[in-house]
Amino acid sequence: MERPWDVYAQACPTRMVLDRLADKWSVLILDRLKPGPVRFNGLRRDIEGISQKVLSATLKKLERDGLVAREAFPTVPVTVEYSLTPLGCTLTETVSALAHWAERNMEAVIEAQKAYDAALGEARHGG
Amino acid sequence: MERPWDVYAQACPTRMVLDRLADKWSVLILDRLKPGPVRFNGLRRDIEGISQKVLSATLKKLERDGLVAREAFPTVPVTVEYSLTPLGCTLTETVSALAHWAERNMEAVIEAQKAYDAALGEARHGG
DNA sequence: CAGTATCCTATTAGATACTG
DNA sequence: CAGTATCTAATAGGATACTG
Repeated sequence: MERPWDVYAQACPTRMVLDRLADKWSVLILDRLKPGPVRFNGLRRDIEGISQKVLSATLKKLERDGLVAREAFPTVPVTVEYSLTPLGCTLTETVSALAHWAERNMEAVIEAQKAYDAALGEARHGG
Repeated sequence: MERPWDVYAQACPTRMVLDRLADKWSVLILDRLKPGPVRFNGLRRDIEGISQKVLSATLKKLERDGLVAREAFPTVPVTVEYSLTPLGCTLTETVSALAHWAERNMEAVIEAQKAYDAALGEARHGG
C-alpha cells in the first residue's frame, strides 16, 4: 500500500532524496563517517540512543542510495567497515553546513521556544 | 513518557535543532516561504500531499522555533499569513544548498538504488 | 479561511533473543 | 562482531466532521 508521500516522491524525485536526508539518524551517521571508516558497533557506541535495528536499517538505506559503502573482512568473527562514498562525501559538506547552522543558532532557537511558551502561558492566564 | 531520543536531544541541543530540520515537511515549507508570505491554504495547495493536520502542527513547531512568523489579519473570514523570520531566512540558505544537492545528484542516487537492487536480485538467483 | 477535535489505522521503534 | 527475527508499545498521520 502506497502512502500519499510515496506517490509525490515519485513525481518529484527531489523529495525522495530529501526524504532520505530528512532523518536525524542519517545525518548523524554521515557526520560520524566523515573522518574515516567506522565499524558497526563503533557507530552504535558513538551515536548514543540509536538501536541496533534502526542503525542496521539506516545503513542499508544509505548504502542503497550510494552514500555509504559497506566492506566486510573475512576475519573471525567478521569485521565490517562503513565509509562514505565519493557521493556521500559531497553530501556531508552540505550536511555539515546544516550542523554548523544548528550550532550557531541553537541558542536563538531555544530563546524563541521559551518566548513562545511564555506567551502561551500569558494567553492562558490573561485571556 | 520520554523516548531515548528526547533525552539525548536535551544533552546535545544540536540534535534538537537537527530533529526539527530532519523533517521533510519543514524543509518543504521553509522552501515555499522563501519568496514571501503565504497563507495557510496556499501552503496546503502548494505542498501536495500534506494534510491539514500535519501542516498545522508543522507550522506551529516552526513558529515555536522562531523560524516562521504567523500574522493574522482581522478580515472576515480571518486571513493568516506565514512568513520567514530573519532566523528562518538564514536557515533557508543552508536548506537550499541541500535541495540543490538533491537536484544535482538525484540521478546518481537513483542509479545507485538500481545497482543495489540488481545486485540483490543477482545474489538471490546466483547464491 | 484557518484551523481544532476525534477516531482509527499504519508505520516506527524499542526490547529481547537468536545466528553465522 | 555484525547482524536478523519476532513481538509489542508508542506515535504519526489520514479521513472526517466541526468551529470562530
